[in-house]
Amino acid sequence: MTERAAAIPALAESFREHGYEGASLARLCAATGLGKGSLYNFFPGGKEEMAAAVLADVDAWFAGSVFGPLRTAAAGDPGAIDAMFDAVTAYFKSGRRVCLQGAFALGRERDLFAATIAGYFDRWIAVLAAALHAAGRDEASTRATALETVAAIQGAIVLSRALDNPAIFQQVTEQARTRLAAPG
Amino acid sequence: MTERAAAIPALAESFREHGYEGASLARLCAATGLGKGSLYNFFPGGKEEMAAAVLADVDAWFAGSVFGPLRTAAAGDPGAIDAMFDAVTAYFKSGRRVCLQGAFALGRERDLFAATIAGYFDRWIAVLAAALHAAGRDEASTRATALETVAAIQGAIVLSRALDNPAIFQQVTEQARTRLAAPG
DNA sequence: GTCTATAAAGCGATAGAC
DNA sequence: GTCTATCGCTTTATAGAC
Repeated sequence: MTERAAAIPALAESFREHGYEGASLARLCAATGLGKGSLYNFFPGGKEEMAAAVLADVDAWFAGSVFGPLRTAAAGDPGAIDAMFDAVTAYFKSGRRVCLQGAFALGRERDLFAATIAGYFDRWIAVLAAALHAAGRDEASTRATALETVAAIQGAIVLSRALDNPAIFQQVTEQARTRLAAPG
Repeated sequence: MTERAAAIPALAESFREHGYEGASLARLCAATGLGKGSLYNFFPGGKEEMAAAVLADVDAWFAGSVFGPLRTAAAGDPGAIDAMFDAVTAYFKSGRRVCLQGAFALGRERDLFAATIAGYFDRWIAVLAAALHAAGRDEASTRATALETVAAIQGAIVLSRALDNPAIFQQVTEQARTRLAAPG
């Protein structure tokens, strides 16, 4: 646990607020309180390595705080999916905070981090589908339903930011949530 | 109808492919086949005016080809909503093509074009809600359903690009489409 | 009206003092 | 290990030839 890890949250917020290209080294220095020399000492690969480290950190957080609980609780806890919605609502601050993997997917950065971005969503969809299956859904529709749910969350972020209204994130995700509770 | 209008489609594709910050003037020149002098002659406000013109062009296209038909056909045509899905699927090329307003909403560009971006989604949601109402939905749920549908389309673009799989756009939008056909 | 040349600023990245 | 100074390049924007 070096100081490198301590810089990552500030880097993450910078990438979220300004995007990959918009997060200049000057801004990354300002956000972390470090000089360029220190940043390059921690991340010899420069900006690309900083973004990769941030994506890996997000991945780890979701694995530990969202995917993991969803997987282990899937055996019989019907509240596990509700807990997932609560966790992502808090994480994305009701759409005020952007999903880095989602934002990168829409831009040129996608090509740089294609495997990481795809892996993040693949894992999310897979673990949610497994939880739905464990909750009694028929296996045929679980993946499609999981896909629809993750898409709804991503769309909710886009819409709530576009309309500058966090209530829209709440509204859209609430619909997705109740849809999962009542099997269709 | 000057030559200015002829440049806009090429500018639009550049902004879609590279994002606002990534679409450099060099790239915009290459895409349009015009020199910087010509571009600044058409768009004295520089890159920001080019992006604004592109957003206005997209707005006009949706007004004429999506919102308009949806509004006028709403009176009694049950296929109007299906036509909307077909139109946006073709326009976004099953998620291979990004929604400019959606992509801008996730980045810093949102602040530059906030009113335009919000207006685009506001109109889309309003006209879809009206069509749902005309198709027999109870008024209470139409706006929420329209919101959910537009979010699903935006999320479908994010997911299909993240997983590099246009079939996912089809799958997610197909679910949204059938959900609108069978009132819940 | 369209181009080339250029200005001024910012970029990512590196070197070297300390 | 952290900083400042700087390199080389690209950026947006402008000026001026044609």
